[in-house]
Amino acid sequence: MADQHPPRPPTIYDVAQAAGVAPSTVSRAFARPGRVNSQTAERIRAAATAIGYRANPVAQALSTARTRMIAVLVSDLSNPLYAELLRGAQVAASAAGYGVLVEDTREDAATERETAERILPLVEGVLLTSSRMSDSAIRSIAKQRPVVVLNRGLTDVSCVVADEQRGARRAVEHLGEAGHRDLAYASGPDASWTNGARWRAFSDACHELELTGRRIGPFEPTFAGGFEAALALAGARSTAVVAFNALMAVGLIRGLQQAGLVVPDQVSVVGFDDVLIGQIVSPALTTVSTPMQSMGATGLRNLLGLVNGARSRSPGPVVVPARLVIRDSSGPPGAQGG
Amino acid sequence: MADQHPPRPPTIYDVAQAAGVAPSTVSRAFARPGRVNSQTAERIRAAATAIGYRANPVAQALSTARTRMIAVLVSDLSNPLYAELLRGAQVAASAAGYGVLVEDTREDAATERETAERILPLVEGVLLTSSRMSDSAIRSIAKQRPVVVLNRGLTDVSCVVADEQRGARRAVEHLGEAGHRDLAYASGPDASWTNGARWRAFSDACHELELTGRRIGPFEPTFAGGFEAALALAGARSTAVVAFNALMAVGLIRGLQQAGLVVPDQVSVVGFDDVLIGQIVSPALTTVSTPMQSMGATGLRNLLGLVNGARSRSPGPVVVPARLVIRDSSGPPGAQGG
DNA sequence: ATGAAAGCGCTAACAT
DNA sequence: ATGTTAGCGCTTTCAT
Repeated sequence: MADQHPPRPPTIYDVAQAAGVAPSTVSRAFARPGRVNSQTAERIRAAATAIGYRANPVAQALSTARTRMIAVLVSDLSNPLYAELLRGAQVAASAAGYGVLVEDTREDAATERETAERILPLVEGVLLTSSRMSDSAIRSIAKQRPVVVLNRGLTDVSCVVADEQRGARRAVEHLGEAGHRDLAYASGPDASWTNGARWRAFSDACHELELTGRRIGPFEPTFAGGFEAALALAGARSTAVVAFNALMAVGLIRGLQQAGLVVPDQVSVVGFDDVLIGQIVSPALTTVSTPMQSMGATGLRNLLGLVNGARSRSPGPVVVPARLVIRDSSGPPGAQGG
Repeated sequence: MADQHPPRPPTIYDVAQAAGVAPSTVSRAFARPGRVNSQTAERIRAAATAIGYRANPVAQALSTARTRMIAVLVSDLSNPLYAELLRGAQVAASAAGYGVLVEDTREDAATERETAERILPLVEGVLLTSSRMSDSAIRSIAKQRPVVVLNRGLTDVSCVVADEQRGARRAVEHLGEAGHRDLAYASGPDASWTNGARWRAFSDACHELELTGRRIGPFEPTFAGGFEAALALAGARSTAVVAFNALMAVGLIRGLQQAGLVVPDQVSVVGFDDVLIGQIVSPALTTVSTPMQSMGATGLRNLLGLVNGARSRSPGPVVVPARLVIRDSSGPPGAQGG
């Protein structure tokens, strides 16, 4: 025999009928378990499972004006760092009963903006993990829905950033203690907020510790960019270099090795971000580890806070800790160094 | 002055009033542009933009029973391979006007199943990118909503897999042409469908080309697992090894080097999956590249096909091509080899 | 071509 | 504690 008509999923009306109560009572039994007689509630639950009832989230959303969904915008999902952020955010959302709508904005500010506007009516809040939009574009989104921005400081909008300040400081201290006096910072893209923060923190730390801190670049934030930086470094007298990110740091190590230099004996290399490749490269990379997953999670929880009516807390960004992971690419400057 | 009451977003009723027509006409003007007088349509559009109207997707979904959302389940977002799949899927969905609801199922079959069931009422279809569920669990989901499974063959459910057959074949051919006669396959997890497919294809190719094809393992599908495989390989007489995935291949290279062997002069190494680390490691990894993004995109498009009433096409899985990328970790067996 | 009205499944006053 | 009754914003017959 063929099936009946496509079986429409059961509704509260079906449950109500089966349990001999009014639909609203069924609704209450699920939404406000306290406000219904426990006997009745039991009967309702039984009826519901018997006929396979499951609440229709769309109808709930329409009725309550709460979709229980958050949009997470990522500029490039194939970048493992952003994937980690997304993961942290997704898990945190799920724990709070929220769904995550991802959008890969392909590194393009216009795409990002359109995407945000398009998706806005469907979500209760927006998490921007690596926004390429202007500050004003972000503020304009934030006017329509709660927004939390990751990896970028910005007034009037809730932000979460890693403690670049302390991370860079620890890197410089580590290098200074090892005996380096002349450090270089291999810069990433000028447009990157993170790059600016890292360079400033690096520079400040060098001043305080009375070390020379020069800057080279900017370079592409890639392996190739790091490789290029290694060439640029040949001219400088620095015995240690801090790279904008791990990929560049790995490129630097390889570039230096190619030039016949030994890492860390002749040049020490420190990176930012703890990615797998830094652990596998030889020598293994000393790096400032910024906890991407917990940033994603923190950002999402703050966002849910805003969604649920919390006033945005501190005036400044929320800061998650960064720490230095010391491996084998850094050490005391050797005899041939400098 | 303070703002008025929280400004409720404009509805078709507001637009209708502003344009002097009935709400249903406004609805038509947007949904079925042909079925309304172009003059009127123009007036409606003008009014809509003037008051900033935007359709409420929740109401549309409730009314039409189409949410225009797809669930994508991933077992581990921090795995770059899955992140790539997700990216391909997301972009394809977006192009079709669909949203993607991601869920990281944390490598756990039970979590995955619960997640799927929970999210089912909200989506029109489900894309399983790396399912840990049993075949029967998958079929049970597929009974409720259209499902497409990636990276796994399975009857009665629409699947997309890479051409492991041809990929492994090319790898073996390449090694055979270079002069290797005794090859090893470093196996990944027994539970992995992909691992089985790769081993079978490897084994078949070896038979056809009259080469010895042994199997070692299973190992963890990680750098450490590959490293371990290098030790196991010491006992065998193979001069070339094909690893289950790129991470293992890189671990193998390192393990072999550690043991004083030169890659590829003494042992050739070939991997599967083209990830950044394979390009950076030295020697750069020869590998079978499976196009993750296009797999994600293909899977999603097929899923939308099913959603829109297409009968699932061929009986077998859809196959996307794989190709061999020859780099520096493979070559002719050297004098000391074997 | 357009309007009127019912209904999608649920929630939330308001009654009782 | 439970039932009655309006909506939420849109789509979709069915009239006109």
